[in-house]
Amino acid sequence: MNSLTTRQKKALETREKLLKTSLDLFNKHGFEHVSVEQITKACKVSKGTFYTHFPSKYDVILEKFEELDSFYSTVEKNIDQSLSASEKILLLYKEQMLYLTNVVGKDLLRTVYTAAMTNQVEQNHYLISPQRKIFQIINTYIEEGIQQGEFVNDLQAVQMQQIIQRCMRANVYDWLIHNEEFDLVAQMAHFTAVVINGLKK
Amino acid sequence: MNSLTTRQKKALETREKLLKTSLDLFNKHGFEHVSVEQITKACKVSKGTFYTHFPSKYDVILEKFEELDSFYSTVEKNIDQSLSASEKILLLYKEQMLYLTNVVGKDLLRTVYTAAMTNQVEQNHYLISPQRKIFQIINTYIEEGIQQGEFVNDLQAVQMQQIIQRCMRANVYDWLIHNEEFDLVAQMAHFTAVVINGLKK
DNA sequence: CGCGGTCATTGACTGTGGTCATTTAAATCA
DNA sequence: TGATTTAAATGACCACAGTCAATGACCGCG
Repeated sequence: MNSLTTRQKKALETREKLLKTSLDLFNKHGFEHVSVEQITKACKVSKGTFYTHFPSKYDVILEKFEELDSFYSTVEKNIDQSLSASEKILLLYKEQMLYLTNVVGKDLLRTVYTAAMTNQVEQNHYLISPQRKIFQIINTYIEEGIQQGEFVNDLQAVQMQQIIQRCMRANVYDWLIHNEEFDLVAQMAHFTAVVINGLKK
Repeated sequence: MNSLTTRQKKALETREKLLKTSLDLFNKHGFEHVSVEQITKACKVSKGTFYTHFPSKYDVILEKFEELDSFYSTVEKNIDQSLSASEKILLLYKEQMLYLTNVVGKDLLRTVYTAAMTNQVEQNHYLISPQRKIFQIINTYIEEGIQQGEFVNDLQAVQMQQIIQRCMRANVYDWLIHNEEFDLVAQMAHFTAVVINGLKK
């Protein structure tokens, strides 16, 4: 059953404590205003320990984002299968934007969007990783739409997927650089509708 | 004529030297690999001096971007006025992407795109400033297109402008987070064509 | 001319992310 | 059980962006 040694269990405990404390503090004071030392002091470990568990301060946040996937799975199940591909995409994006706005928040997202640009080569990062559940869902919708003749057929599915995904980042990024007075849910719906319209026959 | 005092002239000289040296060093070693101390040492001034002339290391770069405007003006003049609004927009963006790829480069752009997210409130920053020449040009094209019935008319010009501008950032951002194998000029043309198509009657 | 005020300049200092040689103690082996 | 290996934990340390009180050269006014 539990094949972990005492040492590994201890280490995992430390890791979990660091993770939880980090996210709590980020939530309370904002990512930029929390130092790694604050985190480690709150956990009563040394600074170096933080870095044996996480490659950088940013990476802690990625952990948080993985839980998004379970959220997307739930959303997908609640989408009426009889809708057209376009409608499904719009609905999924709408739910995602609501989640980003209300649960995740600008602060954490900003961090991820920044890290994606600066965190060197590091293979394919979260933001464009094909492993992300949301992309897998979007991709099936697109293939569905192509098969049913909903979209133009002079484009490969892959290219269409790229465009639809880029669409998402476009709106999130613009949300992040606008100070307030930017309704992510509305802008996303609006923009995506135009793009999908441009992809239709 | 020259209403500057000796002191002001000296200061301006220092500023220019810092600016030129910074950009040279950024070009040679990359923004992240040049420290402010390196710059000031090369200019034989103290570190503090740098900060009397520039609010931050990032801001030096914005200076460089202002010269983009003169470039856009030139491009605009060379665009055949008889083309449709869509064609003009595509052409302008194409020229811009060529310039960004070949002259400006990922390094400086990355910095601007990062700063736009992190540099606090600071009113409206460069990336979305309506003062930017390119936006002014794009906006006239869009108004033209609307008047000539090229685009749908259920949208305000302002909203259309937002969409077309967001389109640009979308592609640049995606270029920045993809490691190579991303042709900015091609992707931009492709994506923008879809969006414009979606805006047409 | 000289004097009070201005402002470019200085560099020591702070805060922070991240590193690494060393320590500590659990795991494994003989 | 004792000796050896392994890996988690430590904290002094580094590099670097940015700050600020102090300095003194220059300005312009009387």
